[in-house]
Formats: sequence, C-alpha cells, structure tokens
Amino acid sequence: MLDPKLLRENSKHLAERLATRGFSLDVAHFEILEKERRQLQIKTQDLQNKRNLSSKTIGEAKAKNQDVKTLLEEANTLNEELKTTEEQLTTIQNQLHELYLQIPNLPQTTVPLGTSEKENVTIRTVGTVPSFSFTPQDHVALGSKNNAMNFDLASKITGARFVVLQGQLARLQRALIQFMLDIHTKEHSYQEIYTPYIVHRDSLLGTGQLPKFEEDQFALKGEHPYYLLPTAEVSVTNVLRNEIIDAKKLPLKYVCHSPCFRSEAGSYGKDTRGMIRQHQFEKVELVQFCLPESSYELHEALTQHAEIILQRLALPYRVVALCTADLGFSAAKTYDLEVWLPSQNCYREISSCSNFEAFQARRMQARFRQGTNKPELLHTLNGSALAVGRTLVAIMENFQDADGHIHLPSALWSYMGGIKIIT
RNA sequence: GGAGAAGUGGCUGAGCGGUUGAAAGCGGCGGUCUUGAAAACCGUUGAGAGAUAACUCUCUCCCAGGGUUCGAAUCCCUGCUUCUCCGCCA
Repeated sequence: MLDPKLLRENSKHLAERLATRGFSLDVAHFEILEKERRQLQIKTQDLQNKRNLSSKTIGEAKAKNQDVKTLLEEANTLNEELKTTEEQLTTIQNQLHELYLQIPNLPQTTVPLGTSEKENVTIRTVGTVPSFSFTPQDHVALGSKNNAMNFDLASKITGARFVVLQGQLARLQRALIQFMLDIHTKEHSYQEIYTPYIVHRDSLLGTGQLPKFEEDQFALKGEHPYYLLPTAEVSVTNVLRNEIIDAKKLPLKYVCHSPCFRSEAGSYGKDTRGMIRQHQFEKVELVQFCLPESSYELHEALTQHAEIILQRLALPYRVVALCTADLGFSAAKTYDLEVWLPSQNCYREISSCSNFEAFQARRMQARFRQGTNKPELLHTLNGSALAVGRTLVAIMENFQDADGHIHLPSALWSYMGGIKIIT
C-alpha cells in the first residue's frame, strides 16, 4: 500500500510514476472520493463530539437527580443523524481502502523504464555457458531413466503440473535444500525459521498476493478462508505483522525452506513440459526487515546471497534488473537471477530478489521504534535462494554427459553421501 | 471432538454502565543525589486518524466483528486465540 498522505498530496505525480509500470490510476475518481471522505469525517467527528458531551451532561444531571427527559430526546435526535453519517463514512472509507489495496508499489527511481520484459536490463553475467560435443538432453529425458523423475505417476496421483522424484533425484533435491540452508545460516547469518504451509487471508493481503491475485492461489475448502502457501515470503514476512520492534534488532534476517503452491492460472500452455512450472515446488526463501535508509544496500547484499548459491554450484547465470513493466505488484525494485538451461538455450528465472520498501509493511503495520521516537514503517526485502526445483533442473542439464549421467558439483558431494555422479 | 476458564498499555495486573485512555507495580526515558555506578527520591512514558499557519483542539482504539444504551473496557451475541481436563492421534 502506498502512503495515503503522499497519494492525496501528489496524486497526479504518483499517477505518472504508476503509469510507467502499466497501472492507470483514476485520479479524478480518487480525488472525488477523498474530498467526500474528508467532509464526512469532519462531520462525523463533530457529531461524535456532541454526543460525548451530551452523554456526559446526562450523567451529571442524573447524579444530581435532575430531570433528563428533554436531554434524552435531544440525544436521540443527534444519534439518528450520527448513525447515517457514520454509515456514509464507513462506506466511503471501505471504498478508498479497496482502492488503496489495488494500487501497486511505485518503482524506485533506478528501475529501468520499459513496456515489456524485453526491456529488462542485464546487470552482469557470471560463469560460462557449457558447450557440448553431443546434443544435450533436457531434464525430462535425463530424469526418465529409472523413472527418477516421473510426471505420469504424479498425474496418476494428482494431475497435471506435479512431479514424483525418486531415488537419487529425490535425494538431490533434499541435498540442495540442506546445502542452501547451511550456507545462509552459517555464512550469511540468517535465522532459520519454519512456518505453517497454510495461511489466512490477512497474511496474503499483507504481502500483496491478495486481493488482486486470488486466482493464483489455492484456496482451501472448509469453514476457514485458508490458502496454501504460494511462497514462504508470505508466512515469514507476516511474522512482524502488527508488531513494533526495537530498531536495535535490525536488520532481521530469516531463511525459510518451504513448499510453494501456485495454481498457475493463466499460464496454460506455458512451460508445460518438465519441472519448470509446477503447482508444487520447493523453495528456500530469504526475508529481511530493515531500516528504510539501509534497504537498498541490503537488497544488493541479499541478491549476492542468492548468487553465491549459483556460484558454489558452478551454474552459469545472469542478473537482470526488471524494468518498470515487469515489476511485481508489491516490489519497488527487483533483480531476477536467471540460470542457463542448455535444453532451452536460454537463461531462465531461478530467483527473484525484491525490495518492497514500506509497501508490505504499511499493509501489515510492521513497524520499528528508534529510541523514544514514534514508530515508523519497516522496509521488507526478500528473494529466492533458490527455487529448488529449477536448481535441480539446471544441475541436471548443465552437468550431463553423453551417457546422460549427471556430474554433481563438488559443493554437493558431502550432502549426497559422497555420490559424485548420478547414473 | 466434548467440558470448563481467560483475553486490558513494552510486561505484570486493577477496573460498581457515566470526567477511565484506563489504578498500581515493573520496565523505558529525563532529572536530583554520587568522583562514577547502584540504591533512593521527583517527573515523564500507548497507537492511529482528522482540523489548524501555529499554540492546540477533536475523534477512534481495552482480542476481532456485531448488538443493547443518551452513554460500554464494563451488559448481550458470534468468531478468533490461549490455558486446564477428557477423548482421539503422528
């Protein structure tokens, strides 16, 4: 959510900045609502004040055993007017709140302008793309050996866009999770955290998945409006919802492994083959809470933390700054990490590292306090480090040999019980 | 799943339906004292919103949402959470 004050004072300017990311704000409509809200609020508060005073008078009169009949009649008339005014105010406040929830974050000033993902800017390219003396297979073909990666089996159990991993591939996925968690906890000093995989509406509202992206979520049937976790960003960021934390404790850094569930509505026909786009996948997520003045510095650092995983795994990748048009709803700035996939002969997203500034914190009322100052909104950051399923795919495809064996990067050997090659 | 109890400020904890935004204690902050610290003493100390050029003033908030009432932290209903007991269970 944007700062309502800022929006009121600068609606035209903000509308221009929002337009760069393809969002059109109806300034006229907004200003009408705001004007109405303001008038109704003043009127309501005035009537409430009168009501409070009159009640006090009645109390005092009663204490002196005076007759309060006329006072009561006056109070009743006042209350009728107050009631309708309050209802009008509530209606308009709700309308405004709905509107606020629909407005995406402002792109930060360094975000490249663009009208489509084609205008994303590559910041750096790391590692060398492998060259093969044979035609490399994709992970689906590689994984079909011994049924180690089995999509038919998954669809028998559940349906399309799920996978069953068996044997050494299942182990490799587990090894990757451990490997990533170890690096972030030991080398980057993140606190490991385990959270529920089911969340309620308020959590999704807090991080910005709702109300706009309802169709991307898996909603659970039952008496509670529960959803499957689309990313640990949701559960971990909401740790500080409605909290005021001591500035001395900042930055707060969490790492969380979780499965992620996405309905992938609207992506029919996209990446239908293989493990790239699934309804369920594993991810290791980094989340940070920090002071506003340090969020951009920490955003760079967090991106580095994700990059280090790719480097240790010897995977070729590039870092891309998303342009205004490609920015996610809640993000002010995002770097995507894209890993090389030989079968597709291109780089594919494996991580997304974003600075949300105060956008999520305002929705969540996540604040900090410095000394005895007034509470202020935190800045939140997060990034995948990494998407585990896609990392598995990248390892299989980049490190295959002519026989279809996978030569594991040395960083994983100890996590695989000494296994260096998956045959 | 069944039966009970409870949810008040950073924490502990009072609070007959009417100057209670809320006693008291702890903690925090400022001060006195002290070479310094501790102790003691004094003062101060919630959040959000609106009006105003400003001093200030007003409104809302005692888990959440409804209701009763001129007036609700206090009464009623629903939900959520926590605790205790029973049942079931990885």
